[in-house]
Parts: sequence; structure tokens; C-alpha cells
Amino acid sequence: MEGGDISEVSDPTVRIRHWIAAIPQGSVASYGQIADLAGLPGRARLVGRVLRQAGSDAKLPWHRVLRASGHSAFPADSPVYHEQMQRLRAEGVLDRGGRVDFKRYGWAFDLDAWLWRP
DNA sequence: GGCGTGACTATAC
DNA sequence: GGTATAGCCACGC
Repeated sequence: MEGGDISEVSDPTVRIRHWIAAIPQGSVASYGQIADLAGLPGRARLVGRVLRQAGSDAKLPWHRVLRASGHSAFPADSPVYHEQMQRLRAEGVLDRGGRVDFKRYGWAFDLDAWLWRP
């Protein structure tokens, strides 16, 4: 990935999109985690907003973003929910009763280690 | 400018 | 697991 100078981008939505795009295939991240990485702690709702506006933008792996609980942000009976789970399964991310285990599939990106690396 | 809404979260029972 | 509560803040009305 190339996140070296992204922290200097002023537009928060650009940073958010950057980090969402950086989620590796087969991994998932929470809204709060993306907000933290974008330098916007406590702004998880903004991440959701950006994602909603991106909407059909296939460039962003929106399906890899879940709630902190491991659940999808969508109602379990909605079409978009099923599409999300189908996309995740296609990457090897399995859910248990609609819940994804962050211990197993959570993106283990460590921002501190990244910032402090030599 | 006030107010409700929302692809959210941490904390406390 | 659930429910309640309090933060969060861009946006539309």
C-alpha cells in the first residue's frame, strides 16, 4: 500500500476513501477503525456517509466495512445485505449467524507501528 | 439557525 | 447476546 503522504490530504472524505480502498481482500474493518486511520477519531458516521455517497462506486470495497459488532450495517433481509455477504464469502470471509469474527478476519493494520517504522 | 436523521461507537446495566 | 444513553457531525428540511 502507499499511505505515506495521505495524512497530508486535507479533505477528510479523500482520506476515508483511501483507507477503505486499502483494506486487503479477505479482511474486514469497522467504520470506527477507518475513521481512526483517517485521523478522524469518533467520526465513524462520517465513514458511513462517505460510503453511502460513493454508492455504486465499484472502486471501493464497501463490503469489507462492517459495524464494530461484526454485523453488516444493513438489515439482514435487504438485498444489499445478501450481496455484501456473498462478496465476503467469495473472498473467504465467513460469517456465523450474520456476524463476522474480527479476531479472525479483522484488518490487523497497526497505525502506530506504521508511523514509527524506520 | 433549529431539529431530526443516520452504512456508527463506547460504556454501562 | 439486548437496551439505554451519550457522544459524534454532515445534511436536508
